[in-house]
Amino acid sequence: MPSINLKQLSGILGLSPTTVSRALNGYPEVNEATRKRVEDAARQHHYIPNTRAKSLATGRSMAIGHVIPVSKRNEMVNPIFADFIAGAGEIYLENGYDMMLSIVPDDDEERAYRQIASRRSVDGIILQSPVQGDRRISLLRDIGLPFVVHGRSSHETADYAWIDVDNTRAFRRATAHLAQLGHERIALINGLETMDFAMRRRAGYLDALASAGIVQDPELMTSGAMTETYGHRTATAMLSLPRPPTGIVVASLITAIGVRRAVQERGLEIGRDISVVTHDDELSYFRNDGVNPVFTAVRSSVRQAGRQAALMLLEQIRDPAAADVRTLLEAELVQGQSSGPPV
Amino acid sequence: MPSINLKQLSGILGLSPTTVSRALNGYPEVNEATRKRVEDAARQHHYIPNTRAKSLATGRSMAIGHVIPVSKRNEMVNPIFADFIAGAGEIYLENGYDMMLSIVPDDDEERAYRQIASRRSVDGIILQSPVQGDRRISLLRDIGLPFVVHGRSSHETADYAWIDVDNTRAFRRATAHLAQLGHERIALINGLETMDFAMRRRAGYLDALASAGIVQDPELMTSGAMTETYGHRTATAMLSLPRPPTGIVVASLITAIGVRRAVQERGLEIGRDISVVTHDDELSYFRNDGVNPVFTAVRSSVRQAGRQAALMLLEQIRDPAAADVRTLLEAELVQGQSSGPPV
DNA sequence: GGACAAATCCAAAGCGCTTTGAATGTCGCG
DNA sequence: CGCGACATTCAAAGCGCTTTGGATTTGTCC
Repeated sequence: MPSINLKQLSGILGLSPTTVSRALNGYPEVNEATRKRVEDAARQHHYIPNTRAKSLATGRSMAIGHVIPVSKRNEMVNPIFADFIAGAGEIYLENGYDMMLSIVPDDDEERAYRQIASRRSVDGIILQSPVQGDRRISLLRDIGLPFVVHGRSSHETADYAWIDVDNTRAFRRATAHLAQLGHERIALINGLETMDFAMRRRAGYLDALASAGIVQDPELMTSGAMTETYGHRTATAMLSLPRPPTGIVVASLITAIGVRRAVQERGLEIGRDISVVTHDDELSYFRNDGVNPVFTAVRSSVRQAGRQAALMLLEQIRDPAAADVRTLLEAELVQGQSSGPPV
Repeated sequence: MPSINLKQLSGILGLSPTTVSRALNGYPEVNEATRKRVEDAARQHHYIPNTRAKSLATGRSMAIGHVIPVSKRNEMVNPIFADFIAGAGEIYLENGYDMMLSIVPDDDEERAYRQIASRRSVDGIILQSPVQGDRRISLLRDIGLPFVVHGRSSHETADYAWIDVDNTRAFRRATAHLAQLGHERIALINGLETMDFAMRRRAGYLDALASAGIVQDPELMTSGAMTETYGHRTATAMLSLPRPPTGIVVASLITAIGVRRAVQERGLEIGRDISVVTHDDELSYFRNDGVNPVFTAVRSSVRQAGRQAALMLLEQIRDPAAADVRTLLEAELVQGQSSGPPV
């Protein structure tokens, strides 16, 4: 059932493959009447060009690579990828690009990138969740494949294109919000601090504490993969400290749900007995919106980030001069039911 | 920085492209000493074959297509896809396959499949979340591209390969569990009943009600996209019925979390005032495990399903005779803290 | 020693498309 | 009427790889 190919179609039309190809690809040097005839025949015979041949001939593969690392130890895949990819995918669809997804154990990422790059099966790569001084960035630049990083990598001196939320600012705000309400014992339940964004968030948190004249307390700061269980576990531990926190800044809505569970198990109520401000990536299956959202949050759509990242990459492919464009997104602070003055 | 190609490599070695190609692909008609020499040179010069050329020549693209539909109206992407894809991706990685992901508006799926198929950029397709009498199935068979369905489609007479959880049985069990505890007002908060799996779950639920001699009540049955908000909204509505349910069967852990929120807002406690049994796909960021899980659940790993589906598809590509293999997975009932006798 | 088979290697065609360079046809105009 | 300028179309080469159909060399056996 494979559809017909260019040669067959040109045979049917009594034209050369050259002309048919040109007619279909919108080149000017072809009679409009002929073009029309070709287009009709193509539609009628369900002609669809073979992508592989096309990309071999043009050198462009019309595909973008996304590598999503999976933790070797605990096999987890971050749910934010789903929404990020959905956003990027929309853009690819509009622009005729495919998306190649590689699931790669996190200890083997470098080899994976090298492979993808030299097999030339994609025209560009989106790099996710960089760590500090991420080696993949210089690797990709050396390889010479267009790429856009979702997030930034500190200690990386050279230029590269990235899109990121202003995480420092977001967490400064979140923390300041609690401080302004009068909280003095403010905890941070952060993401994995090997990730660059988590470091920035921590910096924002510490900033705000300092501005408020609050001394940081290591017991009130944790780092871990942002699961529900993690939120529950650490919140439970913090609540049984001699001097428990009265406010908590959390790195993900999912983790915040774990925190809520822990709080409720203690018979306490969020927003009254203890305040929570969380980061909210606006995951499609976890909405924290409406007039009075459940959680007070710093909010930034990861899906929108995916869209933007894809646009930046396509632009860079079109025009290599756009190789070091940056986009900094702002997270907006939305007041919800989970924060109030300390008791 | 594009890595060298076959011709260049063969030039360096003083061999013909033919021999180099054969040496690298393990054909027998090449001297072992030569093969060794070729392999060493390939490694040394970082030779990696161009996938596009290779697949054009062989006719196999070494890639599998996944289409993930995105609801046009509400832009949602089901989080279970992330884990399913992670599972499938592992298998592809082990077997040298790539994964091509297409994000497609759900109203345009058919065209998308047709395109993917005739562009020949994948060797097989995984079909997700079929509806009743899904047209994509016969479409794919007509096209003649190997495929495996995740889920089943009722009213589809012809044979096709699928992998599915025994949803009917799972929900029969979940419901029977509540009935045995003495519940008589048992609600069902189901997934979208346009989906085939949701219909099966409903059938299981009704089965169990009938066996227990309980009359079904339309007010206690809802259908919708399995978000947290949906769980909260419908549970809230049900709890304010004149005769509210004492037990609820829920289609997803995420939705169950919304149900819990609703219950708690009423000042009630799950497992004591009201029982909940949920389906649990074992999403990596939402674990419901441990000795005494938060929710009583029928549990079945969607990630494992992804692995199996991929294996089935690769097998089918290898051997077309395996075109109608089926796999039925069992969901196990685990007792958690969310169910008990009615008050 | 010569015939025949096995072991190695290679030249060339081909996968389906794009693109360069040229050929052919048309038209206007001096 | 003949020539340059366009407008159209085409033949053929090439993208990087595999694979068919020989060549050439080596080994075996009577």
